[in-house]
Amino acid sequence: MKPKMTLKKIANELGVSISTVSKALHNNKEISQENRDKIQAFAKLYNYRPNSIALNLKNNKSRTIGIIIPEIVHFFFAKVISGIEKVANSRGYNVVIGVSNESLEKEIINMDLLVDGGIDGFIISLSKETLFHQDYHHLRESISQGIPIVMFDRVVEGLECDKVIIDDKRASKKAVELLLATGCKNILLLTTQDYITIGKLRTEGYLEVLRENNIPIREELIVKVDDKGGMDEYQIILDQEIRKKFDAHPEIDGVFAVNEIYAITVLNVAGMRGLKIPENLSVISFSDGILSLHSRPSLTTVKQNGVQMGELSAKILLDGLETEEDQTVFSTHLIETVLIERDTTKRLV
Amino acid sequence: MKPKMTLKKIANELGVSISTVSKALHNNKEISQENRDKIQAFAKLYNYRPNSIALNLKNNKSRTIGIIIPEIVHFFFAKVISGIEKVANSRGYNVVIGVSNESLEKEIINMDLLVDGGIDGFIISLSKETLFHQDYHHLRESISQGIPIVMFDRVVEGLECDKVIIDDKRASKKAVELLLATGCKNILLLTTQDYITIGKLRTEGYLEVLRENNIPIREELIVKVDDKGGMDEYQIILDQEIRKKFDAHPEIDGVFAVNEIYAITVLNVAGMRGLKIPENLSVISFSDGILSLHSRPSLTTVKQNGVQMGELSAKILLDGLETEEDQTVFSTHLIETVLIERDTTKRLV
DNA sequence: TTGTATGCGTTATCAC
DNA sequence: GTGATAACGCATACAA
Repeated sequence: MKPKMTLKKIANELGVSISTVSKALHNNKEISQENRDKIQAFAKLYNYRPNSIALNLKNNKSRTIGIIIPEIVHFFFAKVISGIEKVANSRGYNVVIGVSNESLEKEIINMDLLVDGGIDGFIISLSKETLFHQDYHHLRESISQGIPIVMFDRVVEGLECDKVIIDDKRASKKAVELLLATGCKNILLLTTQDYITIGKLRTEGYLEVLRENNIPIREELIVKVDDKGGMDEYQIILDQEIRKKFDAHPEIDGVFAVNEIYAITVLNVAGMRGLKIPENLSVISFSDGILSLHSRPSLTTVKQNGVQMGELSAKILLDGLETEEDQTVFSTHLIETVLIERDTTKRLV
Repeated sequence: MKPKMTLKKIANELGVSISTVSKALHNNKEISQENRDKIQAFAKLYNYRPNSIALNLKNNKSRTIGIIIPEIVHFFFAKVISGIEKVANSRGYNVVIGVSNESLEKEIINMDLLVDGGIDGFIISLSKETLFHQDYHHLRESISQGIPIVMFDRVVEGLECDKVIIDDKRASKKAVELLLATGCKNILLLTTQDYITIGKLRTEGYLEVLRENNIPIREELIVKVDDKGGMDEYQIILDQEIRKKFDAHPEIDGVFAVNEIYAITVLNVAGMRGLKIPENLSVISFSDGILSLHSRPSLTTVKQNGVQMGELSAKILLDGLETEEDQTVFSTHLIETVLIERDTTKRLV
């Protein structure tokens, strides 16, 4: 095992002082060209790398940012991470990840762990539990300790931080408008409980389009899926709920689902009862990524640009980190979505 | 913004020395009970947290481990990460992630970045390019600098490190045996190029089972998919290759695919030509996670236990980190897989 | 042109 | 029981 090179060792070897070495390696002109050359050559030979922990201590920053997400085994979040990674690395920052697993408690524990780890700032998407309990003290604390936060996707109002979100309402409106344009009259909405901000916004988009088109809103066509419980259980409940709706309302000719899983489940249920898609039934969903491509028929989706979201979040955080004066004004940044038409909606000619 | 508390500030506020404060906070009995109580109370009140960067500098470790993966937008790797996260966090370690994007160069850059960031050890799955060029100098360097490595999934021989892999060959054999048992006579193998270790092992499993059952090996039923190029292009090539094979060999009655994407593509192609699954055609694939559940018909898969893989890798790395003496003997740990029978294979009665 | 001293926050050793 | 000091690795203001 190679011993680690330090300024001190180089200084000893070469019979000069530590500061001379330090200056030489920074190519400081105070040091004679001769010494600079010699020292630099020596350093390169022994593969000297400055100890970043020591630098961190000096500068009181770590050039590391923390990401807190509810779930890592999830395409959307993985994409966001890859976006963050990309810009962070290109700017010489490291990225640390904490997974809250949708729990407020784990969110807090993870943030503490990262704060103790000397993180410079956070990029975070809140857990369902956090949203549900509306408990944001840990976020306030981080901010008041001078560790800035950028929230994305699952965000809340009233905190001193920037926010990056998809223009959920607008995207949702575009989707429902497409369904109407292709002739759907009775559109089933599959959404989340209202405490999930994005679900709520998407619901609002749906309602607004109906209102704008003077279509009566039928509460019985709105399903707010209860997403408590484990994965398996959840899938079964979802399945049953959808069946029930189709039983009770055979007039349903369109479905707008706020996520892929809901939509795929609809596809399966519809397949079972011999409903032709898109002839008898059109389906659109928001999408994280891959299921919609490989489903049969392939799903028309509102594509969430996770990578872009990550990139922007990181850019905002790092820009803030690298400016001198304290940030006092915060804003909400909207990411545009794209509607990708595939096989579950009729083609408009 | 709350100023950050340090030992020094506490010492000043309370009119004692820094070392007294340090000792008091460690509940050192040298310090009078009275002073201990006072100092601890004060520290708690002002929410003192030791500066871990300073600790890192002193101890020359960071309690942070680095993960290098080829791709984060990938279920299997996401699962591995979640496994690593879980044990690392429970043992008070942070996790930083670098994504090589299947490039040797980015793998090196990322490792350098993390090494400079003061990582204690690596958990890594090699990029395709690294495997292809068989260039492992960066790994050797890390090891020789005293930064241990645990490789998982995509591993190579000849390095001084532990390895965690799925028992690919065995799993592959189980899968092909099931196909034979359900009556398949002409099994198409969809695998990767041989330089991908896991693809190669899975291929070997396939060959071995055929040999054991005295079934002649037909090279024309083995497709080693070329996975160069972007996602879209790749999908198209894959699609065409599979079509061609079905055209040329209508006798194919079983498919063993080394990953989900290959298998789903087979499902789609088969669907197009009206092949009934599993009546006319059985399909099994290795699986990362979610596509197989939601495909129709649902896929019989060899489940790769990514979470378990992550947990074991982390455990091995941390155990090594926390033992005093240098590790000199390294081993390969096999993770058992489970064959999950779903709709693409006939049920055995 | 080079070297010395100081400080970043902590712990450990040793002196009082 | 308490406190001064050195050390971890580095950068830098200042002295020589």
